[in-house]
Amino acid sequence: MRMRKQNDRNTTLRDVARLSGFSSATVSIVLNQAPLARYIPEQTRTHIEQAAKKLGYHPNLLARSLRSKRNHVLGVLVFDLSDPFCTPILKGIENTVYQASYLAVLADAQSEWTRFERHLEILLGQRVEGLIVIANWILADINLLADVEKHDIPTVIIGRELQRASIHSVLVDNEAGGFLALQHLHALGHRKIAFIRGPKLLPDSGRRWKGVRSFARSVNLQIDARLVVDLPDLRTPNSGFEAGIKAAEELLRRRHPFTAIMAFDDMTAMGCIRTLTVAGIKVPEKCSVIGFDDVAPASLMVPALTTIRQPMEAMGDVAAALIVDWLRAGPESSDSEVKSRKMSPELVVRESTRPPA
Amino acid sequence: MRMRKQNDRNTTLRDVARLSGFSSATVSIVLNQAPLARYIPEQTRTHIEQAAKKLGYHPNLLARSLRSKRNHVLGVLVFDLSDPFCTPILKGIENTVYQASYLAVLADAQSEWTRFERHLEILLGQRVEGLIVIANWILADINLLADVEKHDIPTVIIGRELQRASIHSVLVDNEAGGFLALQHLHALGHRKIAFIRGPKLLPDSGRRWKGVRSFARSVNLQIDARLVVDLPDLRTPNSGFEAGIKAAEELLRRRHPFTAIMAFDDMTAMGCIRTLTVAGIKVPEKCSVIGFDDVAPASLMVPALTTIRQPMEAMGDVAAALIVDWLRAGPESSDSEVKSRKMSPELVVRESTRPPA
DNA sequence: GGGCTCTATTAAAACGTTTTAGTTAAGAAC
DNA sequence: GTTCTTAACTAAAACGTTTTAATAGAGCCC
Repeated sequence: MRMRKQNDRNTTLRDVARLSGFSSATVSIVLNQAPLARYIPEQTRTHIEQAAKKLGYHPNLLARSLRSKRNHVLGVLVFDLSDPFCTPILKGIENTVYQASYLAVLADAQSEWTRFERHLEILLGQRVEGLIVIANWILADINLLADVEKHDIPTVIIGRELQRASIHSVLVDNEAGGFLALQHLHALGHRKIAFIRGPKLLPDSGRRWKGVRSFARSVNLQIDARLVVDLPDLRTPNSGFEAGIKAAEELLRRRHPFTAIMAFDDMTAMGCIRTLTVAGIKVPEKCSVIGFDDVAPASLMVPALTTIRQPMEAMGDVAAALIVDWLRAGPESSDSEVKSRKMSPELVVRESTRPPA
Repeated sequence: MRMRKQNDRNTTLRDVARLSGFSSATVSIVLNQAPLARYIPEQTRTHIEQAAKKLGYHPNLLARSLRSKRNHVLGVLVFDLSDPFCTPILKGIENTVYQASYLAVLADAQSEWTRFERHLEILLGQRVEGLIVIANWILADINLLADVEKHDIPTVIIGRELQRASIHSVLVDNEAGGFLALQHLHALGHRKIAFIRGPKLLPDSGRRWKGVRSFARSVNLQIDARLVVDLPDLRTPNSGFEAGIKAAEELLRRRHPFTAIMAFDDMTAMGCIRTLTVAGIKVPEKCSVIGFDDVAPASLMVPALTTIRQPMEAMGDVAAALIVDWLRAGPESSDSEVKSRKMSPELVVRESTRPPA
């Protein structure tokens, strides 16, 4: 590997000024197409631009932000990147943010609180202009809020709803999702349906269950308590598969017949499918399975998973757009009330559900 | 949403100085535990620290880096984040970098060259101290090199080997991987083996194939050209599944019997499994399938995929460690030759392979 | 010839740190 | 009584920009 060059200094605005014979001010104005540039004659402009090009000038963004207090950088803090749930969201964010000519910098906390806090601190220290938090896990909001509110920086959180905070949120309508899922199974003709509910600590769990009960009530369907199991509370974002295996085993152990399983999410559903298949129960011939989320692997399975889709990419889009608009509107915009945006889930029928035999 | 406060100004070092009654210099020295701090008496120190705490002082990292030319930030540029191949690598990077108390900021190019370049430019403009590029796709290296070399910043690339550049690289030993894969199938007793090779433009394809032929030669196994298909060149990182479906269909269409498929990677392998299953050919009973990579979904399938594992997390670790050490050693270290680190792949036997019937 | 308004350009301050090169006082060494 | 060392602190320069306020000439109007 070569050494850093002797001449390590990056070329600066001043260098361009020197070469072109104009002052740094003029150069800055020209290169940024600042309002004042309208008075600068064509000739000067090209002259300066050529000088810049010749020197290979790239502005030092640190200095720029320090002075102008704008850096066009948004921080994205994800609680665990290895969760397949994040990826499409990030894609949505990246797209929108890119269009708006911002840069989204990601930091991954890997499910650790201390990392989360340190990353947050650094992002704030870098003076990002806005913050998007992807809360794909149980989130004790206290610390987050303290820090963020102090800095008073536009923030939106995806996947959770925060009370008592000046923070927007974007999340799926879990209740509607639960409703849709059961509706689908019911419409196929299933009546003996098993449920794997999410961890109690996760707000989503309750919401989805509420939707389920709401549909059940609407069609006068009895939910058999012996066909309901809960996922354990402690679980890292990727333990869902194992948990699904365990939960399905538990269901089989109870020896109460069922023709369909509604799983808390796709990972759980995949775990179920494994357990069922290993036990010789064919999916979907002998038992239907429906998931929730529509993460990438869901469509790769055989059978491909029927699921309730969260519009993840759109959620990323919306979150990013919220921030960008907010930033564009500037500090004087008073209309931005704390909002929580609920996105509609969507039933995606694939191969893992079918009318009961 | 609340307005930005009137009092928007963040508290600065100067504020702390004012409150504590010392100069900014002293405050800076104390708060950073700079060498000179050894002369500062305990009393002063605590006094200053209390003042800082009371004001809720958080240093402006922009100003800090601008002055000191160190920001403890590494840029990570990924060509497409939605490729499941990236996630474990990022995890490895994040871990190592975190230990070294750096921050890894990610930027996702979403398979677009223009984005890649813009992100690169911004990261360099932010004066990141080092750069890690995850090249999970076909990479025309020219532009990248031009920019990076000019800035002369420690860089390592994961997944590709670059010639003629002062850039380290970390990648799996593809040849060994190809060797291992065929060895496994052969050891199980398979002789009529189909191959789905990678896109021609991808260097990995050739390497893996070389390993395959090398093993075949060593045991005197004939490779039947009628059982070899190539994936098309144009493919985005996630088209592998579709391509696998098509490739397997092509193999079936040729009506040459085979008892096993060696797929270019896991995505392709999953596509094959789908095609075979749909065609009524049970995996692994009637046909074995082996993949390459060991991405997350591989272990979720039924049957779980036997594959050649790339040690992705370790690759991330190694790449990050390379940069960190390099940075630690400083500009004076002359020993850092351009290195390309080859990691050993590993056979992971799961359920999709079995001796032929 | 005074007062406008444009045009073209710039000097200098500011952003919030870190770091260099001191300063001062006190004691020790010679 | 001079010089050295060490402790405790600081003034001011620097980092590379953007921005504010100013300058100065030119043309025009009365």
